[in-house]
This record gives sequence, structure tokens and C-alpha cells, in this order.
Amino acid sequence: MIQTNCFLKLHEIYSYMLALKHLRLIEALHDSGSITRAATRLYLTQSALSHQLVALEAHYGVSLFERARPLRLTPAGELLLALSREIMPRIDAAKRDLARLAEDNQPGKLRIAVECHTCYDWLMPAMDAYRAHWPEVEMDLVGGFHTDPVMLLDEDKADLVIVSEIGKHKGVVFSPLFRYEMLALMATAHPLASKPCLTARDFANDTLITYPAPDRLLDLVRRVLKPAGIAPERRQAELTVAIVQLVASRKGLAALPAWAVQSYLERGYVVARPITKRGLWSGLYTAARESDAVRAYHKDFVATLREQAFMTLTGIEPLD
Amino acid sequence: MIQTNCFLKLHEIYSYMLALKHLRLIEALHDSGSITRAATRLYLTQSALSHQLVALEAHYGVSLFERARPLRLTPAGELLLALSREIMPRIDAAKRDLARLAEDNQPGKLRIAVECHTCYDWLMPAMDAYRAHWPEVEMDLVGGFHTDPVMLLDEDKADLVIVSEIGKHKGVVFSPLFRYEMLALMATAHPLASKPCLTARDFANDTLITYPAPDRLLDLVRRVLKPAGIAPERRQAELTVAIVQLVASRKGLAALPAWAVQSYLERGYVVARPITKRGLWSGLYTAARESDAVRAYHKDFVATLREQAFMTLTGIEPLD
DNA sequence: TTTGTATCATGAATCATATTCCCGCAAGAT
DNA sequence: ATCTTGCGGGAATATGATTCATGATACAAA
Repeated sequence: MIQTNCFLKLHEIYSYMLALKHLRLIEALHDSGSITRAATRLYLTQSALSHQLVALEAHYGVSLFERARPLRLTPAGELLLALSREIMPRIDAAKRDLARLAEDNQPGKLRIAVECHTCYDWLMPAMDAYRAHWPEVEMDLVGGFHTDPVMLLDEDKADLVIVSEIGKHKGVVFSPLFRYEMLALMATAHPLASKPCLTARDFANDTLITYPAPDRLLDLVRRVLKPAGIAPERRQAELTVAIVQLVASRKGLAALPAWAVQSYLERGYVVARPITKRGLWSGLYTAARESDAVRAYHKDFVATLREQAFMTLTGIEPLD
Repeated sequence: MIQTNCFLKLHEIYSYMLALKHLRLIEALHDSGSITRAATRLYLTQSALSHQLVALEAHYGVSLFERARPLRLTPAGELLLALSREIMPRIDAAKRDLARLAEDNQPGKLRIAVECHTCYDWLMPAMDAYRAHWPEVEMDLVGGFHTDPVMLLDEDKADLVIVSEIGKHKGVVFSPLFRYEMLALMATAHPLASKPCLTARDFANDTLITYPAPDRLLDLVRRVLKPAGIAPERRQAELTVAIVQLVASRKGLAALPAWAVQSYLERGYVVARPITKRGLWSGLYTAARESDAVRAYHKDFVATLREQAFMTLTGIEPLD
């Protein structure tokens, strides 16, 4: 027998059935177009978001989006999306202000070192976006190739370096950015273009064109050619566009990140093929001194980096 | 031995360490001037808010308010207060819109009945505040005295009644508004004014001036005089101001809510004394049909009622 | 000074809720 | 058909928020 409570529970009015996480959820859902993708973006599982959604929808008795592809928000969903777009920037700004107050306005410093020039492609828009939120943080780029860029942290010559591998350095913390596929580049009429994917052997009889970097940093060499005992003729070029030009001129093959050559492929300058059947995937990480990494301006930079990368680049995947 | 994690936890960026509850907390703290009072206002314990506060302060490494009376917010606290003032109205509005969408825009109806005329004092500002948020809800006042106003609900002549006692009616739910003290009113030079408080006996030799209501609704009669077997001479007046005028003119004594006579006391028209040593406290509740009470527009009205009462009236206490 | 009252802080226990894990189902894609 | 992928939902787990019980502190009154 159900005993109907004779009291109206007023504290429900203050219940947080509509919470900030719900707004982020709607926004991620709208931006990414699927619960699963929204989940990885929010560092949660698909199931978690599914539960959040049904709870929210049940509480207000409305459906928020149509379960069909392409995913479309209902009017109620649009309402929350608009709310989120309006409010979240204010919340985030307040968090930054709070962090600034807490650290007594002592400004941060970000001297950034990159292992490979290609990274500038997405680093620039990210730095621009970041500058808008943290104008007082002094940003600088540390130029040149470095044998071990993580050392730059110890030597206090850089505050954040972008690396392709995580190591175990004392006092240094890493953060995954994204993973991407290395594609083999060849001239449009190249005989290998008929193969769906290339193997180590395919590189044996052609010149390999690379950045001027030690083999340790060239994923193709380190993870594919060297294990197979294949050492093709080599040639170096500083800039991505130069490498692509050499490949198009039939001077040899190259292996570059998919996102770096996307535009050249679209214009048909060269063709690209996966390396090995499953593809050659690499990752990018940030590394920083732990003492810096805990600070808000720093975390926010890494987050911006990730966010901007996913917005700017195509064909990259979440990492870790 | 502590193993320092070599990864930067990025999902902390999306952590809800700054949540809506924190904004409500700051606002309640600022408005009420003490953690304890803020707690009752938010239907939580003092301890809960204290924990929330230290967690928030620890997370950002700032203090939010000075632990001294009068309570004063620090710059960080002011920051959050400003954020709250800006954002919470938008959140609340969105909740209402969501509720409207869910109920397919079928507008609500609020025919309100009150047991005692005095209630209009705080009912009016509350209704005004509510109208701004729910313009489509048709509000009406059900006039006249009623022997059992809860019956008006069954008879579908009212949708919400304000009563001084909760009963057990099928399909009717109650919600506590606030409790208040009934004060004995007397002329400034009245001999009883020398006593710190009045007892039942003190009413025996004077005329008692009341509203034209059945004894059942007059707390002084029902809970003090009748149990003591004291039945003074009686006289009635419709309006609070008229009762006060009669008392000032030495026509007798009266018992009225503290908040109803506050302004007259300040101007020295009459004097007031507690009734019995611990004072005579009464409560006010809303009653409504359960089917109505679950709907958002209705809950919101009750919440507004409470809120406005605490903002408008002095000397009232949370109830239940 | 003492006593009482009110407020806040704090640790432990409890309770509530959010998230994950795991599986089934349905809808394309192969 | 047979995979693959994404979603929903139950049960278990992890995380967290709230309360309870208590002690410390400040202030007012005795």
C-alpha cells in the first residue's frame, strides 16, 4: 500500500536536476553528433552520458534529441544548447578569474618547444584562441631541433614541449593530445599507388624524404623500416611543402601525418597510402614540469590545444 | 613512498568543482549573513554548507568570505556572487521554459484562498514577483471567510489555500511556509506593558479585539485562553489597521502576528509583549490538490511565496 | 571569572548519486 | 549471413555529498 506523502517536497526546487554537466552534455552532443563521441570528448563513457540523458529527459518529461543520424536536437534540446552557449563561457571565465585571484595575479610563462615543424599548423590557431583568455601569459616559441626536447624543461629553456612519446622523467608530467595516422606519400603516377597499403619492403627501392631529424623521431624509420632491416636512400627537406613538392617531382617517397597533407591530397598533387595493413599511428603529448602543470593557466593551455586540434584537424583520434 | 603520477589529469578541466550549488551557496551566504541561516534556506545542514565551502576554497586556494560578523565576502566571493546574480536567473528561466515545453504549454490556474486577511500583506508582493515569471498562469483570489478552506480544493473553488494547520486530507498536499510569533498588543500606557510577557490570566479583565473569524482560527483563543478557561469580552474588526487603532484607543487587547504590527510598533502607536514565557508561535502552510502540486508552475509559486515572505517580513522563522 | 548561547569546523559514518562494466538489441556496412 | 558500431539498461562499483556527533571559539549575560 502506497502512502502518499502529504508534504510537497520544496527542496526539489533547489535540486540540481539541471546541472552544468547537462549543459556540457548537450553541447558536446550537438558538436560531436553522437553520444559515443561526446563521451570521449568529456572523458566519460557512452553509458554515463546515456544515463545522464535519460535522467534529464525523464525529469522534465521531454525528449532532447532525436535518436537518429544525423542527430538532431528537439526544441527542448535547442533551448538547453542556447543556454549552454550563453552561460558556459561566463562560468569558464569566472573559473579563470578565480584561478588568477588565487595565484595572486603572478602571470604564467609558456615557452613552447615542438619536435616537428608540422605542429605549427595547429599550434598557431590554438595559441591565438588561448591568448584571448589568458592575455597576461607570455607565450614564446623555442626554435630549432633538439636531441631530447624534454631536457629543455630541466634546463629551464622551455615550459612546455610537444613530444611524440611519453617517458619517465622525474618532475615531468605528460598529457595526451591526440593520435594520428602517418601516410605514405607518392607521386600520382607512382607504381606503388596501385597497392591499397604499403609495407616496409616497398620503401627499399626508392629515396625516402624526411625532415632533418634523428631517426629516433621518424616513426616510419624507427617502427617499420629499422625492424625490417631496410635502409633506403635518404634525402632531407625542412618544410612540409618542400617534401610534398619533392614527392610530386618523383624524387622519392615520404611519410607524413594525415592532417598535414590533407590539403595537398584534396588538390591531387600527390597520393597517399596507409603504411602496413593497420596503418602507422602515432601520438602527440605535451610534457611539462610538474610545478607548472598544476597551475590553471597551464592546464587550460593543454585543454585548448586538444580542443583546437580536434576542431582544426581531420582524421585524428582521441588518445588514451 | 608516493608515486607521482606522470600524467596530467585533463578531465579535471571539466570537473564540476564550480557547480551551480556553489553559486547558490554564495548567494544564500551573502543574503542571510550566516552559514546556519543559509543552510536552512537551502534545505541543508550547516555542516553540509561548511564542507562545500572548504572544498571550494581549497580547490581554488582562495578564501571566499571573512569568518566574522558581519559576514563579508572577499573579492573572490564577490566574483562568484556576481556570477551567480548573472547566471542563476537564466538557469531558472530555462527550467521554467523546459517545464512549459514538457506540459505542452497548457497554462496553469491559481485560485488562491487565504484564511486570514493579514496574509495579503505578503501575498501581494509574492504574486507580483511570480507573475513576472509565469505570465500565462491565471491568478485569482477567492474572497470571504470559509469554515474549512481546504474544502475549497475538493469543491474545485480554489487551487491553493493558505492555512495555519496541516490536516490529513486525501489527495491534498501541504507545504510549510514559515512560522511567526503572535504578539499581544496594548496601548502604550497600558498597565500590562510593565510585564515582560503576558499570560492567559492577563487577558481576563480586558476586551479582546479580533478578526471576525471562528475561534478555531484564533490561536490566542484556541491555544491559550480556552485551555485556561478564560473568556474575555470580545469585539471584532476587519482590518489590521482598525484593530491597532482600537488597541491604541484603549478599547482592549489584541494578538497579531509580529510581522503584521512591526511598522506600528516602530512608530510607537502601541506596544507588544510575548504571550506566555516562550511566546505563542504559529505556522503557515499551503495546501493544494496533489495533481496540481506536482506541476512546475505550482511548485514555483510556493517557492516564491516562501522566498518573498522571508525577504519581506521580519521576525519569521523557517518552519519544519 | 564563569556560564550559557550561538556559530562554525571537522572527522567518521552514512546515504545518495554518478559512473562503469557488461550485455542485449537494432541498424547499417561488408 | 556476419561483422561492426552505437545505444539503452541492469547491476555493481566508485565517488561524492550530507548528516551526525563533537569540539573549538566568540560573545553576552550573570
